[in-house]
Amino acid sequence: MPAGTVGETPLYQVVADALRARIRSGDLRPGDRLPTEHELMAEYGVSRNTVRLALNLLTAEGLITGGRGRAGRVVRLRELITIHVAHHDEPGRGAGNEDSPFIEAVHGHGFRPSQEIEVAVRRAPDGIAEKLGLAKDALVVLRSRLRLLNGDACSIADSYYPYELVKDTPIMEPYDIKRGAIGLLAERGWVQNRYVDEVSTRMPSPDEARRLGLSPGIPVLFQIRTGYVDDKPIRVTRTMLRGDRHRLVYELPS
Amino acid sequence: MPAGTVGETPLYQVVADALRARIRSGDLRPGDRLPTEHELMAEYGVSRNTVRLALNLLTAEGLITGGRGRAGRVVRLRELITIHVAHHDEPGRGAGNEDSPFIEAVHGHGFRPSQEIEVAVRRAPDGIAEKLGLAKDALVVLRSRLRLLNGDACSIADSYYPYELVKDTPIMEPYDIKRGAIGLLAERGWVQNRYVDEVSTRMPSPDEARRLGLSPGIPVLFQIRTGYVDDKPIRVTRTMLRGDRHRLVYELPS
DNA sequence: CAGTGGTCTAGACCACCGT
DNA sequence: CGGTGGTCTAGACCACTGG
Repeated sequence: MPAGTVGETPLYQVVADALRARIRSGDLRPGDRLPTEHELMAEYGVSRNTVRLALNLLTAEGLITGGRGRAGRVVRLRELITIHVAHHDEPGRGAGNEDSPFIEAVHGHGFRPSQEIEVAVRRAPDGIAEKLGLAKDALVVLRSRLRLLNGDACSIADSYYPYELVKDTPIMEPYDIKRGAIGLLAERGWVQNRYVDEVSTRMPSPDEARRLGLSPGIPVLFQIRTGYVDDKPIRVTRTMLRGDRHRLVYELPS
Repeated sequence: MPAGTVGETPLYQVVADALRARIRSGDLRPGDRLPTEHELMAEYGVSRNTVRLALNLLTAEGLITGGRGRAGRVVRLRELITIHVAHHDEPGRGAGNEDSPFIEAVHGHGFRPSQEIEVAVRRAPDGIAEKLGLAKDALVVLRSRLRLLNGDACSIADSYYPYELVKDTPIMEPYDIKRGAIGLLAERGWVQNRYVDEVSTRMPSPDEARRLGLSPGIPVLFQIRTGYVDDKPIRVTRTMLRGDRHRLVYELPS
């Protein structure tokens, strides 16, 4: 039964299912090496291309990694970092220090957090001007923070401010902001008292995957936070998080 | 330059990049048909397998659909439904009628929502007993709601209740609950006053993909909500949402 | 160095679907 | 019916990596 067979399940599905079962059952554990492509060819009596179709499938599901050279393929580990983004006991939490949720999230987990900050002035990109209530081509300040864990990129937070609001403030400088950007704006009379989070997911573009060092099969989690003073938006933060590393937690009163 | 070439970008990447560019630029719009595999072979002078590698890549990125028979492949549409899960003006919103956030979300979008409810009594699955503060093998009631839009599955909400709390209530019946499950529990003295949402994402398992009718390249959004009376958990809802259809919105005071 | 995965070709049969 | 994508094989060369 060689070629385009039948109403049965495709061979590469059979192989993929078998491997998936071995992973789910614990026979193959996170970190373990998978059998070689050659071994799988022999084990299931199929061609290499068919084995590779199966392996590609599992990769796209995020179950295994690719593997170059002698390294072989490995069962992927899924270890989520919890980020508390809202907490009804301390309302200030969600709007506090610029990066405290990030820092707190990894605190005490043996991770060594760091970040790289870039600041730019530009015309508001698509969707941001609208959210900030500005004209389509208005100037905004973009603070881009690449967050690293033990040197590995794991999320990108891009904050946009109306230029007129933050010019001549430390927000324009690519350094940590004492008491956070929100606190700094508060000192200048813009006291944020409300924010809206939009959470969504999709597969990354190749460029986004490259920036986060993402391998195939890992989706990204998007969190877009708009901060308001009453009804005036003063800040939009667009955060892109590796889906295999993050969990957002909202704790709220009913 | 036939086989395993070079330090350049792989051929299938070149083809994928070209198609991606045509999609991003608007040359190919959502709903349009892609060129045939044969046409792409001719256009880029590569073998069919190489063309298919490129197309598989774009599929895994969620940019295009598969396509059988004469139907051809199509550029995918990404249209998000907004679900307001928390709203500081109406704290009751997030905990109100069992399915009001779902119904409200699609209200007035020309969608025709419906749902299929199943109820079962079983031992608490992994992670649920813990969240409910029950013994490992305690009995729970599972209310599973498959939510449909115009007949298409788009999310699955599984609610777990301690059996002792809800036996002999309408929660055990596979019908809509008047005033919602939360309201019903409140009438019986269990007034939920706090909840915690955990949001994460990953690629679906084949079974999950089948249940939601998901094609490759579409991640799922997970929302796990634990409802409390003070510190006693009374309900856990695990919602699995198609990533290409949903956006969760949390509106909060600072 | 030796073995692994990465890339590529040429050719084949079949299931499905619109016309 | 005829063309599309789905599945599969056999064989080839190369790049990368660990020992």
